[in-house]
Amino acid sequence: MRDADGDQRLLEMPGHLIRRLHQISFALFINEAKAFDVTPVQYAALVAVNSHPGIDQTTLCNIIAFDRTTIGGVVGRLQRKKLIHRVNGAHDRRTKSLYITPAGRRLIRDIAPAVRSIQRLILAPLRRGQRSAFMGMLKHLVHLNNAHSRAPLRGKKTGRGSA
Amino acid sequence: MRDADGDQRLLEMPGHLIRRLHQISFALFINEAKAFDVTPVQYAALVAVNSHPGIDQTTLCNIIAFDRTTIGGVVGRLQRKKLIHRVNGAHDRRTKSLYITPAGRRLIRDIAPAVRSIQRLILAPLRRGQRSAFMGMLKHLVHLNNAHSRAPLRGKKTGRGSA
DNA sequence: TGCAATTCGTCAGTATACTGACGATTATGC
DNA sequence: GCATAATCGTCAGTATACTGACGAATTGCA
Repeated sequence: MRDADGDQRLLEMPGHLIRRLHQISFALFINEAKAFDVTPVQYAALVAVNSHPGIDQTTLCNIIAFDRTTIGGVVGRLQRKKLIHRVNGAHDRRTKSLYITPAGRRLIRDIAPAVRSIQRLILAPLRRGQRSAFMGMLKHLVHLNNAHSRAPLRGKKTGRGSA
Repeated sequence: MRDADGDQRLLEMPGHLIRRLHQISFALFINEAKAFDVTPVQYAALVAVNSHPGIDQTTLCNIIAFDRTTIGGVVGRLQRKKLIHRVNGAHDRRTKSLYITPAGRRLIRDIAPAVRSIQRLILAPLRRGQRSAFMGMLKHLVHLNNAHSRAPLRGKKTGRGSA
């Protein structure tokens, strides 16, 4: 079975397993929340807009670690579904200010049980004690490797102090 | 700071952190292996084709957990770079048989140190003892949640017995 | 004040990933 | 043997993600 050895090494690489887990986590979200017709990415953007009324797109990117180019489409789709408003920035005319709509707030409220269920399902295969250990390491990996992606998390520029 | 609480919960969700780690892992691969001009996905497909000469696209998908629709583009790009051949299946004319080229074999050999380095870098923030624990849980999560994505890993149909 | 550097949102281009569908082909059941 | 079912690769459509570039607007510095 020498020919399968290459596969075996590949299939046990962190990069490959992380890609798989991402696929699984994404699919779980879509399936469990299909009644709400939002993706994990759209949900994250919606929650952040709800927490920061009037936020501009680039600051939003810095909070939830999206790419500046990607957010345009995400925000456009949220707008099309009437979950957020997008208006030109008052102080800085380069920016667009984002506001959640009543429908957006309703969605966040109604989807909450499904979101909790999804997070539970992802970690379900682990034993209770392992889950917090895994989450701790996951946070550590993302935090320390943050600078390696194009969309690193950055502190808010609203002068609230650094990270 | 009540408004930031929503963010905080979001940013600590498994789904969000997994998405971030995937972004980071992907970016690390591209950066560390940029001299070779292949993506993690293309590398995985190339390794699998190398291990299974003459494999068809759907079986390849089952081995490395790709979607059947996605593989067409990946294989096309590998073919364009002359890293693999694609010929019509001899026994089953619906299939395409994939073979690695000498250039593909060279790439696998030459990129190996970078690939090892990338996997080390991903896990670098963890302490030595944590790394194997993390990898063990990652494998467990992917294995047990396998059925949740459209592209589940399936045993080879080459009659070698089930998984 | 005025000009250079920076920033914001966007565009074109490329790659991964999935849904639903389709023609071509093969396998199955009778 | 032949109609039906299943499978293979692909297509159109949508969504995420990144690179490099750009006009518009703002900031920083001389």
